[in-house]
Amino acid sequence: MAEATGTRRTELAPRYDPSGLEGELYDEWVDRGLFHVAASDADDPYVIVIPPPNVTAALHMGHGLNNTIQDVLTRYRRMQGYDALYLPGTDHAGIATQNVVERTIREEGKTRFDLGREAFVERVWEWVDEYGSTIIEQLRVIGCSCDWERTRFTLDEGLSQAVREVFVRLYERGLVYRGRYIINWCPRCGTALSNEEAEHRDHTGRLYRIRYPLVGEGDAFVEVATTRPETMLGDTGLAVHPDDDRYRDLAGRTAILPLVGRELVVVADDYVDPEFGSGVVKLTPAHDPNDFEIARRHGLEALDVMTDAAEMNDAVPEPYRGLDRLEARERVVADLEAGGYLVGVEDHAHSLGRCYRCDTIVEPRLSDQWFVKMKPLAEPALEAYLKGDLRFHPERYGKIYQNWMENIRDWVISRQLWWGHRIPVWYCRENGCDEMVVAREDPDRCPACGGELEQDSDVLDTWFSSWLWPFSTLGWPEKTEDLEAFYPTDTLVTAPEILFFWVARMVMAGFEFMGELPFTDVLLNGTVRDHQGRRMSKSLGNGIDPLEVVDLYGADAMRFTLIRGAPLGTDLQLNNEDLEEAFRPGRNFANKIWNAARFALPHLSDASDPESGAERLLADRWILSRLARVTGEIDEAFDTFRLHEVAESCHSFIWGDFCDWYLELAKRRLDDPESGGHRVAALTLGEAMDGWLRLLHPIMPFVTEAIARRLPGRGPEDTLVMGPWPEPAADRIDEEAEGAIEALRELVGSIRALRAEYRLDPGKPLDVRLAGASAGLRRALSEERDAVRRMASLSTIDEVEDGPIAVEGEPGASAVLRTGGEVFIPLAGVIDLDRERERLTGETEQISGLLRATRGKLGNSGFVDNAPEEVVQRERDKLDSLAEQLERLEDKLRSLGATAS
RNA sequence: GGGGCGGUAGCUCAGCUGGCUAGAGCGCUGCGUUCACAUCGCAGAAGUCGGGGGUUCGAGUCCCUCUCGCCCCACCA
Repeated sequence: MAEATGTRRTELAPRYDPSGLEGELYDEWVDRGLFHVAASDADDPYVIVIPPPNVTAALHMGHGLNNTIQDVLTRYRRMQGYDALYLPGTDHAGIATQNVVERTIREEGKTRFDLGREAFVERVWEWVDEYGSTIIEQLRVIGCSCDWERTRFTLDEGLSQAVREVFVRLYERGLVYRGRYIINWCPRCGTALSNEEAEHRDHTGRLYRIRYPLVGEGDAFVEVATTRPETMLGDTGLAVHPDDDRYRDLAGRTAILPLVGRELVVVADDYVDPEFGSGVVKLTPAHDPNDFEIARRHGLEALDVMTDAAEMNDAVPEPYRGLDRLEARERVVADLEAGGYLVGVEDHAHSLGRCYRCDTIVEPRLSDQWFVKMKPLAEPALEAYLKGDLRFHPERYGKIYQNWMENIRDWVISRQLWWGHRIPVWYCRENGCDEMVVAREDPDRCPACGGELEQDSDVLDTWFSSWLWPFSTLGWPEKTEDLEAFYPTDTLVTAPEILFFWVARMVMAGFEFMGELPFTDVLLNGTVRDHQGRRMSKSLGNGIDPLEVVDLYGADAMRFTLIRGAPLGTDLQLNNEDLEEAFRPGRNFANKIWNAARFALPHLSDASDPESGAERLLADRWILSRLARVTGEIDEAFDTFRLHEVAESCHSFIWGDFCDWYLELAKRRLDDPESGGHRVAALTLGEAMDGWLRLLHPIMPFVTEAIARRLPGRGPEDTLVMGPWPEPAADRIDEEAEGAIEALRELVGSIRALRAEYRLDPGKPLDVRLAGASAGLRRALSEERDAVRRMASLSTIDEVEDGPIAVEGEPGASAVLRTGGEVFIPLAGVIDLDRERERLTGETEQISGLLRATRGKLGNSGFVDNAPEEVVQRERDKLDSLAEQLERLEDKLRSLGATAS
C-alpha cells in the first residue's frame, strides 16, 4: 500500500492477493474515523443497529450473512451522503453465558452454589472481560463499518438503567405483575422460560390407559388416558364433559388414585373432549396448564410433585421420592401393571417443548413468576403493520408477525439465574409486614415499617434488555443528543428465528417507551445451510468459519458470494466440504476486477477531455450508457432490498460488458498513444471504472478501494467510503450506441460460432463478407474494424453493398443476424455443403415458426386492440426482423441448391 | 388444529405490477497458452416452468384444484 502514487506504471501482481491489504485498509478507515458519526453532525441519519450477538458467540456464517447485509446497506447510504451509523454491541445472553461459565467451573470440580452468587457473577464478568469482545473483533475482519466508539453491551451501566426504568414504568402502569401460573420450566437450567424459549418438536410417545377405581362401588372403575403417568401422583381430580352421556351421573362421585390412595372428585367441564381417549381426564393442576385452568374453575387444589430438577418430591409416596421424572414414569407404569390398573399402552404422536438453550424437555410447572401483560403493548405494534408504517421484506413475514400479535400471550420475564439484570423489587423481611418495593433506585429500608429489605433473587429474561436495544444504546432514559439524532433507526436486518423473541418486542417497546416505531423496515435474511440443505450448527459440525474463508479468499470474496447467493427471502446453501467451490465466484470476481485494473491503470493518466480533440466513439457512448442504466437498476434494487440483484448487476456489467467488450474495443486506441482516440478512450475508461468501483464498493469494499486509490490524481487520502455514490445519468442513455454495439457483438459472436461449428483452426484468420448490415453496425464497424478483426480473428471484412453475398453455390458458411444482415465465410474445400444446408434448414424452420406465431399474434385483433402500444410495436419490429432473417435464409438455401422449406 | 412458504436446466436459484425467441452462477461437452486475467477466453448441450382445470388477445407469472416438500404457531390429556 505504500506505493508511490506518482509512479505511472504501477506494478500489480497478476493474481489478486487480499491478505494484508484488507486489514491495512480497514485499520486506516477506522483510524480516520470514517465509520464514526457524531450526533451533532447527523442532519440526515441512516441507522442500523446490529442484532447483538451473544457475548459467548464466535462469528459463524449466519452472522457473516446478516452482518454483511447490514454493512452493505450502511455503506450504500454512507456513500449517498447520509450520516450512516452502524451501531455494534453484544448481548449478555443470560442462560447461554451462565452455562458457559458453569462449565468452566465444573472443570474445577465446583458448582455455582459452591462459589455463591456474588463470586459466581464476578467469575462471569471475568470471562466476559476476557472473551466477550471476540465476536466484535471478528466483525472487523469481514469489513463491517461499525461505529466502534458506540459499542454497547446489554449489561452496561446505561442499558441496565434502561431496563430498570422499563420494569418500574410497566409495573406502575399495571403491565408488570407477579403471579402463580403454569410456566415452562427447564429442570437442567433451573429456570422458567417464556413460551418462545420452549421449542416444540414432534415426538412419538405413548398413551397409557389406566383404571381409577370408584369409591364404594365394588369393582367399578373409570378409565383415563395419559401420556405422562408419573404426573398422576399429583392428580387432585378427574373431569368429564357435562354432555357426555356415558358419564352423565359420574360427576360428583369419587375415585381412588391408584398407588396413592387419594380420593379424587369427578367434575364436569366443557374443556374435556369426549372423543379423546375414554373421555375422562385426570387432573394434575400443578403440571399441566389445562388441568390448572379446570382445577381453578372447580376449586380443586394443585399439588406440585416435583423438585426444581424435575425429581419427584416429598409429596409423593415414599418409593417414588427422588426419582427423576422419567425413572418415575417407568416405576409408576410397572406398579400400575402389577396392581392390575394398566389397561393398555399405545404409541402416540404429540409434540414436546424443549429448552432452546440445552434441549432438555421442559416441565410445565406451577410457580411464582413475574409477567408482562402483552395485549396493550401489542395493539399499536399490530396497527403499525396494518397501516403500512412497518414493512417486512420479504412481505410474507408481515402475516406471521400479525398472526403472533393477534394471539399474543403474557410474557414470563423472571429467570431463576444469577447472570443478568436483577429484578428491581424488594420484600420486607419483617414479620407480618408484607411490603413490596418496586424502585428505580435501591431502597435502604422498608418504607412501611423500617425493617430490612431483601431483593427478589431472580433476574430478568435476556430479551427484556434486548427489546430496548434501538433506544437503550442511544442513552435512553436520558434525553441524549444521540437519541434525538438517531432514533428511530431505519432498517433492521435479522434472522426470522428471532422475529418474535426480538423484532416484535422491539416494536412494542418502541411504541411504549419512545412513542414511535423503532424502525420502518425489517429485512429478514435466510438461513445458511450446508450442501445437503441442513442448517449449519455446532452440533452437526457442518459450519463454515468466516475467518477461515477470509483467510483463504478474502473478505470481499466472502461478502460477494454471500450477497449474490442469497436472494431476498431464500436460504443460502454453501458447500461446507469444499470451500473453494463455495467461494470461488467471489474470489474469481475480485481477481477479474484486479486484472481489469491492472490493464487499465497505466493508461488512465493519459485521459483528456474529448473536446480537446477526438470525439467519443460508439463504444465509449455505449459503455457510459450501460453504466447509467446499471446505476439506475442498482438504486432500484437497493430500495427494495434486493441485494443479490445489486451483486448480479455489478457482476454482469463489470465482467460481461466492461471487461469482455469495452476493454477489448478500447485496446486498439489505448495501444496507440499518438492518437487523439487514445486520450478519449482513456478518459472513458477512467469514467466507467470510477463508476463501477463505486457501485461495487458497498459489497466489495477492499478491492475497490485498493484500486480506486491508484487512479490518477488519487492517493491514500482519497476514499470511496464516503462516496459520492454515482448518479444514474439519464443524459448518457444512448439508444443509438447501444443498438450499434449490440449488433457488433452479435456479428462477432456469430462468426465465432461458425468457426466453432466447423471446427476451423482458431488461429487462422478468416475473410468474411457482410451484407445488409444496419446503419448502426456499419458505423460501429467503421470505428472498430480492427477490434472486430482481432476479436473474431479475421483478416478482412468485406461489406457487400449490392447484389448477393456469394455467388450461386459458392461453398461457405453463413449466419443471419437478428440485428439485421448476414455474414458469409467463404470456405472452399473446407465446408461440407450438405451439412451447411442442413444447419440452415434447421434455422429456417425455427425462424419461420416464430414468424408464424408473430404473424398470428398481430393478425389477432384481440391482441392488437388490447395490448399496450409498446408491446404491439415490439411485435411488429420482431416481425420485420424475422421476415428479413427468413428471406436471407431462404435465399441462402436456394443458392446452395436446396428447395426452401 | 391454525398460519405461512415453496416445486423453473444435473445442482443452487433469478424471472418484481401477466407481454422481447424463459435467464444466471456452478457443473457438463468441445476448442483455445504472444499482447490484463487459465482465479482466463470462445463456442455448445441441457428446461412438458410439479399435474389438471379456469380467467385472458396473451399465463412460469393471476384464480381454482390435486400432489409433493418445507417453516412457524398451538394447552387435546
